[in-house]
Amino acid sequence: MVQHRQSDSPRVRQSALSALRGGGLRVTGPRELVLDFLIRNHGPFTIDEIRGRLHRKRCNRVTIYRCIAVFERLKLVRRCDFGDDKSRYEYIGERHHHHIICRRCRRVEDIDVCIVDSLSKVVAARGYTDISHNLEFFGICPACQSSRPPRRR
Amino acid sequence: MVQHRQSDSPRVRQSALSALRGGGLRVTGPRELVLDFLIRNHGPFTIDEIRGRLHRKRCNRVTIYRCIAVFERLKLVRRCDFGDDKSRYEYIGERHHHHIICRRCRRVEDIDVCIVDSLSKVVAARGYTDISHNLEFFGICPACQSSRPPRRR
DNA sequence: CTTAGTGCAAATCATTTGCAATAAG
DNA sequence: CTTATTGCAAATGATTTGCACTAAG
Repeated sequence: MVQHRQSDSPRVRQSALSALRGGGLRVTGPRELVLDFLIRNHGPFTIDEIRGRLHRKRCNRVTIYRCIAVFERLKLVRRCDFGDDKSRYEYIGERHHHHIICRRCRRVEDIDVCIVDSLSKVVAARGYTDISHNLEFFGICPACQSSRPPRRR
Repeated sequence: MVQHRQSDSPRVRQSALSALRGGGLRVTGPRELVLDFLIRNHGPFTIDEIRGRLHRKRCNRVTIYRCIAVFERLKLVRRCDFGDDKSRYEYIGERHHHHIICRRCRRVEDIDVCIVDSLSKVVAARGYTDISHNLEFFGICPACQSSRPPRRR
């Protein structure tokens, strides 16, 4: 329920901006806006969720897509796929974690444990390099268990 | 590299068909076609890959979408998301496994180990029920490591 | 200045939906 | 027969692309 999780926003923000500059990229209004939003707010967001929460200084949807593409390339942001045809993005903070999504109400919670590392080793043993993974859990959350099915897929 | 993996096709096929009938659903030509293909061939396939490999008796793309939707509901088939905007489907055999996808050539290999179960317990402990998960690894395969980048995302 | 980045409109592409024709039981 | 399924055409919805305009360095 905490909204601001990134431990040290200003510092995080600065290193993110340097990452941009380092890549020969420009620090523009939209990029700062989107980056700030993602650094300050937790939980993966869809493009339109981000857009909707960018106060007055709202920018074009296409621009957000492009900002995110840049951030993803710089590994500042990670993409999540919850199987509902929309990509969600979250700032890559210090804690590596995964998600559990309620199949009914779509609530998203973090799972801090990461046993996946051992599996990664199996993959590395096969000769793969530059390994990354994507893990999401789905289930029915406690709240939903005591109510009739509201939403559908 | 083996193409036919499902240990006992005819038996598997029969139980799948009963699952259909049991659900009050009809056993139709397209459903048999798609089911047979998925039972006989390994590796997740996109809708169009399935369609392309359905010899003469080819059926409408929309029909395949609908067949798959039914199979998914009956838990005969599982959906994979490789982050390229196409869903892939594979028959749910006896072996529970995950995938490692080469980010460059898109080769898909299986990973039989599944340590994820312990993580599932963590999720269950939070009160979630009916838990499932999705795990994919990405990396650069040995073959691609010794060649210039061919494809792009 | 110079070129990367933005916004808008239009294009793509996977997937879904409406509906009349067809076939399973 | 009776109703689930199919096929086709058209709709949807997320994401991408072309291009002239704007602003970062």
